Amino acid sequence: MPCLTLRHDQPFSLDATLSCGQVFRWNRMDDSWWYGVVGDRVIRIRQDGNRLTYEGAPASFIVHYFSLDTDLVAILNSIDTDPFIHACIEKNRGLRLVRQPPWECTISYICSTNSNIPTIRRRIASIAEKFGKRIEFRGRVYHTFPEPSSIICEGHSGLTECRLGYRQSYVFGTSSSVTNAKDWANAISRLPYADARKELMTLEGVGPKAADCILLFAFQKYEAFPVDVWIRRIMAEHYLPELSADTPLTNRDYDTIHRFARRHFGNYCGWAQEYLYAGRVR
DNA sequence: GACCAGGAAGAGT
DNA sequence: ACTCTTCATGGT
Repeated sequence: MPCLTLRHDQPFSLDATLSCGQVFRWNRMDDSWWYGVVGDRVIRIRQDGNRLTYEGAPASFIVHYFSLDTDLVAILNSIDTDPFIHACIEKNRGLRLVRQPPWECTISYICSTNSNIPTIRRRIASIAEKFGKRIEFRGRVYHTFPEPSSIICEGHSGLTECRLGYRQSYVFGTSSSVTNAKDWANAISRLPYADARKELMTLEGVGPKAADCILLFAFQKYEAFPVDVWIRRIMAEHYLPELSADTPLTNRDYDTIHRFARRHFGNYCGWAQEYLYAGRVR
């Protein structure tokens, strides 16, 4: 079985990385192996200390997907600007942002609005099962995440059994407008953060928060700082006490939080966001 | 049953 | 440019 030895000066935690809520298609089995579908591959991976054992993809793929080529120590040093974020970093040290496939990530966060994580996971799985390609791996069946043309192949009502609620028409609309996912993703990735964000927000069902998640998790725009109810709560409690945490989040407040985070945590504030989110109390 | 969840769109100001 | 309302589903 292929394996990969991690540098001791570059921390990585597979568990923190896959259970922090940035991905929806990974499962940890009882024997501490993780199984996930990425692109057209099924990957099986586990960590024992500084050793990663895996199958389903070449080493280069693993390194790229988990951002193992990124200098995490330097990033953590740059965002470690106060005692609270310091505690969050210590709690989940080794958490890395992964590089998600952009199209799947986009639909995932369209499906995420006003929902909890188990529900989001079921929706993504349901879309993949219905429209994706079947893959067998170690005697079990998995599915790739479908292209836009596959998602719309049965018309609007084809999505009904995926139980997306009011997000159904967003998924259908966005899948209709993005005809070629690869070209679309290439075009977005060439844009600077602000322009890419505007472009993403032209898609149905993609607002400021979903756009920031997509930019952070799929396009490596690390200056994004997604603000959901948890982050808003944390920021109001620890950094911006003048913000109230229980009225609806306005665009103004969103912007205030983002600007503060960018100034306080720096250009890698997106990584700070993920450490804050991972440290949330449920 | 009430309340909440990695919010966004549309209508009305 | 700001509120306010509504949206469908499932977890707790």
